[in-house]
Amino acid sequence: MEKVRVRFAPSPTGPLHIGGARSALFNYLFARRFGGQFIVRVEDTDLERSSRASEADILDALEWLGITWDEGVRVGGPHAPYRQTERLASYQQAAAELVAKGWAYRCYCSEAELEKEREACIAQGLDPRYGGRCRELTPAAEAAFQAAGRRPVIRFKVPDEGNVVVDDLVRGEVAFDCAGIGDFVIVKSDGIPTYNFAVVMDDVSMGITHVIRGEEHLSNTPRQLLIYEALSLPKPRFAHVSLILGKDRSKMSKRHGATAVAQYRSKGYLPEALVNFLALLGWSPGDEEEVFSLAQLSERFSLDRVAKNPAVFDLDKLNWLNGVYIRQAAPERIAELAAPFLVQAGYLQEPLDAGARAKVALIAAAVQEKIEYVAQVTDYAPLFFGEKVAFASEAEKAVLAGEQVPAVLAAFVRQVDRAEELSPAGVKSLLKAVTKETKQKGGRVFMPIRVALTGQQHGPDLQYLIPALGRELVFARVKNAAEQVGIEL
RNA sequence: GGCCCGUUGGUCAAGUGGUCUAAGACACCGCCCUUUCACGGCGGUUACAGGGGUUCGAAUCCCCUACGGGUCACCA
Repeated sequence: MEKVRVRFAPSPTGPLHIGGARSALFNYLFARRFGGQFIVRVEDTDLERSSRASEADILDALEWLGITWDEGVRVGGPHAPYRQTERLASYQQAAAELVAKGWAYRCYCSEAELEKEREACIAQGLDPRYGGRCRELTPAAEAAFQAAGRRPVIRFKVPDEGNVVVDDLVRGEVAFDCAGIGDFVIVKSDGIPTYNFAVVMDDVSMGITHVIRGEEHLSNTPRQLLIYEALSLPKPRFAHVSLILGKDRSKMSKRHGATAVAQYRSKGYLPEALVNFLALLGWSPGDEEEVFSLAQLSERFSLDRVAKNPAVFDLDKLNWLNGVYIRQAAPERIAELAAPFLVQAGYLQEPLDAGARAKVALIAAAVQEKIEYVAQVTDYAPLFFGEKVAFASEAEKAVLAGEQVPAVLAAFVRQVDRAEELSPAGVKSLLKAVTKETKQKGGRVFMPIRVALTGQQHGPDLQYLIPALGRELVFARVKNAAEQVGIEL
């Protein structure tokens, strides 16, 4: 079998979004699975909307996800350059050949004229399609247009009848009637090729064997197939993956929430969680496992398990999966990711000194079991900063009204004062000592301490909470809480 | 509107003519575990879009309808 070569070919008109990331992922996984090559090419022929900033965002997002490529922008390769605007010369010859063979022709219609034609079609209830007016221009007529300063586009001459069949790896054979396809532009009036043309030429010259892309391209495929045939070029296999939808089942867009990969990154999602989640959107392993690393996915991915139906993006499930990865992650990693959120929320100042770093590490340890994405650390931050205790409600004050509470708090303060260091393990035995000393059952000891420390009846384990607070804050909060409910210590 | 694709629980999905009184996961509910919450464990509610065929037998094959989506650019 010939060596698999696939590509992800984004147009740099915005950040990498969820759908694009999944397309890139599927290509990457397919290449890895079959020992092939994965190429990243930039389709920047839309000069108006393309930008280097978007290109950088897309490439950065791919790298962050761990989706690496063997050839392409940034890494180079034997088919460089990998930006279409840098490959312009290579399209000209093919376009000329198409014209010479009668497969394409110059069209001088202005935008206004085309618009008028379109409206006329719609008014008559016909398909709004180019009618082929310039198909048989005489040399004299062309000269006249040229003299008038009109710059032509080049259009592909679509046969009036016949079928084009797309043999799709996920959807099977899909037939399109040529009569339904108008003569489409392959080179714009400024000499830049359009997508449908450039994509064919590049896929051929880069030796692409499989084109795996979103379903929105399915109806473009017959146009591309026509070009392959006109030029007798070897065709790749096609696989069109269905779209990712928002909660209301329409195509995922901004009003559905975060659509850019970078947005998930900045909220503290882990790349391996996003990759895992995306892989499961439209593909399934077939068994009951569903937590997979990129490497594991690379061993299992195949196109025949890709679903035909579109999938709704379910944030709840992403959150759950991300939580799984956060719990598995090294605490230091979570601490490092958490620090910027605490700085941004004003709890800490850059640069972080050793004490601040240690505190962040303890906070991260305390919340790692609870959060679904790292930005949520700020939800818990008030628990760890400040001397004041704000009671969540009267119920919390009631907890401190228990008759055993003064003795418990006094014993607790004494134990903390006596402790050499407040490590999780140290705190655990210290709390045990309080229980012993006061002869109280667990809940009657731990809950008052928790409430005195945080004003709440739930939260992180005390063995993590107390070290993160540190001795000073522990004393201050206990004192503060005691005063508020009128307890003498 | 034309063409194309799709339709299993709220969501992701397994399922390719009998083993389907339809798997698993998320979410939800309940119970257990636990010094709280979370985690974890156990259990539960909820689905083959509708209608016609074909067949001894259909979630699985065919047709129609409905609904959803994509596409019809000098955007990709």
